[in-house]
Amino acid sequence: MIPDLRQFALFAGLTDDEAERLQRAVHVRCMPAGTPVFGQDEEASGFYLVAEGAVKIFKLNPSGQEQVLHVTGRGQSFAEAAVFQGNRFPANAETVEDSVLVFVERGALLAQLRHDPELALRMLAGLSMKHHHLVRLVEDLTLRDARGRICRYLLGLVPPRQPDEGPVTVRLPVSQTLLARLLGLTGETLSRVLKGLGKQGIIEPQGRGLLCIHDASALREAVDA
Amino acid sequence: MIPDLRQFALFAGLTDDEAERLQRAVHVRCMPAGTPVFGQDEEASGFYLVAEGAVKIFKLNPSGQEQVLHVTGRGQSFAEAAVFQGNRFPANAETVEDSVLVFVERGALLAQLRHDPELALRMLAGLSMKHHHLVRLVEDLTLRDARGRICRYLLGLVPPRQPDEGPVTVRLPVSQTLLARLLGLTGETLSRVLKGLGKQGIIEPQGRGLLCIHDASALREAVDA
DNA sequence: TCACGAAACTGATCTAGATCAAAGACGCGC
DNA sequence: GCGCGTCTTTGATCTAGATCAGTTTCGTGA
Repeated sequence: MIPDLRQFALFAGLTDDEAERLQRAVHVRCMPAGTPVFGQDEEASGFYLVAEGAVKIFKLNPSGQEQVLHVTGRGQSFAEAAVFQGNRFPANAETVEDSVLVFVERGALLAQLRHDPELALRMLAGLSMKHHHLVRLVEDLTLRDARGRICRYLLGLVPPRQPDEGPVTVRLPVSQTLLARLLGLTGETLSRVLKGLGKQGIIEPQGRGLLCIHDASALREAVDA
Repeated sequence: MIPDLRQFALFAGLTDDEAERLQRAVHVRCMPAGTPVFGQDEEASGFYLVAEGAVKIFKLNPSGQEQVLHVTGRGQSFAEAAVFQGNRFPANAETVEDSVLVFVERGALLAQLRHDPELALRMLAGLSMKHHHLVRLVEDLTLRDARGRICRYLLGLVPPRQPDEGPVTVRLPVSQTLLARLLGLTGETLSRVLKGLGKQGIIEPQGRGLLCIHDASALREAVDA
């Protein structure tokens, strides 16, 4: 019932022996949408892999306002940083879909890392990606207005195709409220901006979380306005 | 003239041989305050160590507004993330003091990492710290008002002493304008808030970048208000 | 099929902090 | 010591987006 660790890119390179050893330091947690995984400042004794579903990582302030830092999907990991530095989680985590999570104990991970430099390099790459993601988030939050952030997010949904043009239909992978929190906005503002983009013919809602992007180049302009 | 790499915590554990080999993949750059080190989107073929001075890492938007992400001081590294992911710098870097920087080539670093898991673990720890720093920055920017951010920053300057109390005099390690940019504020706002804190007797300016913190616990309250 | 609760939308108002403008203070080189 | 440029301070105004309040839409389960 424990999913093979090698199904995760991070651990794909493990030998049978290694996989088996690590497998023993692993717990599987099945949790419905909306379940807290851990809270800020809790003791961190390992990190998580998402086998199924999705998890949001977020901060709260005393008045209950929320800022989402990441939404981690299937095949990805979260809270690795807590393994290597400090031993408390710096943020909260909660499932946003019904999920299956794999918890990997710190000790076993460190043991494996100590004789598997390639794994270490993969972890460094993963952490660097998250770092980069956060840099972009800070950039968005301070140097771009609501419209710019939203347009950039939408652009990120367009699959990497030929240079430009041609309408694409994309699915918003998260609810609008969650997306707003991810972009440091309120749901109201997101709704208004989306409507504005629609009025300009840049995008067109298609119902049920789908929308058609008519003019990707207009989005691109709006991003670096 | 090339500083011994082992003076940096990151490389402290190197053997003579390893240090010597790595030493050959290193360039030293001496640069006066205000010199650009690299620009966003430039090709990244390695990372930097600060032997002397300080460097700010920052983002600009098209209208020239700046957000500082880190200020890296002596003994620390920057732009490591670019070594492991993508190969462009995701931000700009510029000295803020007269500085001596050591550039380490990616290839040599990767070679060393492949047979030195302890180094890899140190890099993972370093990257995790930066990650944590960015999480806190995002938290500040979206979940705290100007006063809260400033108070938290000031608290960070107080040396970790006995539980509480007793006035401390601290030195602002950067100019007020730079500090404002680091906290996502304007210089004007920073000035006004500082004045307000002074009026409440919480802090007291001592001239030339010095200030006395009279009431650390009041700062703490303001932080999680 | 209907009813309910959660999302999404809309409009009216409010506000923290930015922006603009100008005056002081400080440090530095001559 | 003097003059100049850079940083800091102060005041007046402006605005993007939050907040509040209400309505509409939609998906789900009975």
